Amino acid sequence: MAAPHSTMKFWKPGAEAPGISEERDLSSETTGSPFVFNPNTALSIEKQRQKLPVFKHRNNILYLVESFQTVIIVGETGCGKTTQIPQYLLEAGWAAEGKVVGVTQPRRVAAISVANRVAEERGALLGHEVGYTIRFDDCSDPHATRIKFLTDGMLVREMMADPLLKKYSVLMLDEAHERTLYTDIAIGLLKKIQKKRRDLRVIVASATLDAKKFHEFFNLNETGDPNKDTCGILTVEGRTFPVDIFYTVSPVPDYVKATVETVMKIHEMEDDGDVLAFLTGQEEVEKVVSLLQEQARALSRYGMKKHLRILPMYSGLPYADQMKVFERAPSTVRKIVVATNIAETSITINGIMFVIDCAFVKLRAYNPRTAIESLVVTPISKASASQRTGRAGRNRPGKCFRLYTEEDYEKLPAATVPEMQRSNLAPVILQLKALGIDNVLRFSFLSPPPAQTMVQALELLYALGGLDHYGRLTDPLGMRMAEFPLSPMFAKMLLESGNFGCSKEIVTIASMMQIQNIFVVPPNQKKDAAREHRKFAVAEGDHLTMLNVYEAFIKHQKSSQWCQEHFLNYKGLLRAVTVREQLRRLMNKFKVPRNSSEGDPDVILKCIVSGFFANAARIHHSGSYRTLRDDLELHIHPSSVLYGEKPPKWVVFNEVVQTSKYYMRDVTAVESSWLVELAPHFYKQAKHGSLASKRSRVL
DNA sequence: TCTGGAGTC
Repeated sequence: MAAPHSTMKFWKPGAEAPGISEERDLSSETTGSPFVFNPNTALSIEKQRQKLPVFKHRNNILYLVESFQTVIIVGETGCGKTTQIPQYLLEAGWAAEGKVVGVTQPRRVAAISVANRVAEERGALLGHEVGYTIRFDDCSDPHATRIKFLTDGMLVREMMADPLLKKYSVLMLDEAHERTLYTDIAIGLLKKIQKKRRDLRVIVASATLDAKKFHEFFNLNETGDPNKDTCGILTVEGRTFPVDIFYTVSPVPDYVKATVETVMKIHEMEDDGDVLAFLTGQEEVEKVVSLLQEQARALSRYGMKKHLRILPMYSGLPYADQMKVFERAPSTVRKIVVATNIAETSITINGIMFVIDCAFVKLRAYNPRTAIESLVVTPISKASASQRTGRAGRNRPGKCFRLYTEEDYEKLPAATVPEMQRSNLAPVILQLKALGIDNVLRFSFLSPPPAQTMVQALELLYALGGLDHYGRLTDPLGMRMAEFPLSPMFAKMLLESGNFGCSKEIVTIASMMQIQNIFVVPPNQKKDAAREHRKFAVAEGDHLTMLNVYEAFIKHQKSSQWCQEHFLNYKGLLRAVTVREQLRRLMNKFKVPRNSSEGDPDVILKCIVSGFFANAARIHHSGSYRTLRDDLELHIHPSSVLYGEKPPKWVVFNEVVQTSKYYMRDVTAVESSWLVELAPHFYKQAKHGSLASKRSRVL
């Protein structure tokens, strides 16, 4: 028996997926077509532009932008808003007299690909009339660029140099419904700028659900007379295909197993078409991939006519493996992509006809009491479920199998909580202060974060010396900290490193800590990888270990071959080199002396403490650790070089991840006396020699 | 003591 016995039972409610349009005109699909310039193609591009749903609304959009300070555009998937609206504005003269039309994106990859597309459509070379600006990559010309795509984080940076954003006539915030941290910061700041610059136009592109909230936020009309509104709304229909939704008849006890069963059932019962399954993390993805591979081998032994190609997809996967999901499979092969949330919005895979949705996602969560940011598996929102479903209808009609009952779907929250309300706010407040927002508690947040998170962040910034007693940014320390594209703790550590005499080493350590997964562990070579990684490990902990890895990488001429032999992430290390250069430039700007500890580890460790003293823990007789601040139980993360070694008495760490327990990541052994010496305002030495936090405990 | 989600300045 080739096909497995399946116990999964689905049913399909009568109604169709909400918000999915009936339109199905494949001839004018514009995504991903390679462009070769000749007059005929130019003509056909013009025709294609006119076929996009947004084209019908061109004059209306221009009228609204003319009449209102802010326009909310509800643009459904595939309507063409991102590529077309900036061009309409350009054609209507909004980029005359040296002004720029700016379009922000939450993600780098989106900013680049959309800029490419628009440059193609205009027959222009990227970086001239149409350009983009993201960290480490400025492909724009200050004199020639009229349409500029940029990440929303980059826009916030630009405000530091130009608080009124004078060069922009229009700013379009794309994908605003995603409510990323920087989109929300940009939104609050733009509202403030609009009060001073009546000529600045803001376009907010959002999904249906949030349009009203954005409208209320941006509408400055307080008269109650709708004729005096300063904000307008327009809806543009999308172009996607209907997707049939199926729910399980009863709740699923194990969605990993259920995913495997559902894939096999689709393969057995359904027509051709690729499958996309959503899971929460790397471990689950790899498990499903290996279970499916077993089944696929069994199938091919029994000579099933169609083969399965099973591909994992998550951000930690090496780049070359990620690219495999975009390769088109031959007609004899069914492609199964097993992905994390990366496939929900960030990437589009052609040919997907079936989606399997487990109803969960891993999200950032923040606890202001313990100051711990963690990753937690959370039920998705209805908006997220609809987004996942839509992935099956990008090219043709599809089917979505939800591994939950319709009743459970109804219980899901409508939207995901904005990141602003579940993040550590220390970096946000530092930047707002640097942008001249003195009273951050009264800042116009689209969704205000919890007050306790604010207070906790202000306390930390004060302890780091970035804010003074009155909550004002200190000069120069606080102002310089704000200029670093890093968390305030890292910024403090870097700015202090010259005084400790180890700026060369600290800038390397800070750069390495920005890269995830420097150590590569292939599932089938765990032992070999561990053996190679141990060669870099030092007893002091992860920071000095990473310093060793970086220096060895440079010593071996940044060789990719060498990285492969030692199970190191080559692309990640190259990125560390780039990050290091950027940080070095900033340190030069602030005249941080270039010096080296010349092999003395203690000065490096002390410098780390000067930034990370708030993240200190001591060993507990149970063998685990307790934070000094809140007496919270912590464990060393299994990825740390200190894991399984003799535990040091005192440690500092960069971050905590919460899975089955609270785990410290990037851990380094320190002396307790350093904590008192370097953070006397934070810790005091008790009579019997133990350390205590000065801060009164909030219970 | 047994494991990191997606992004970004």
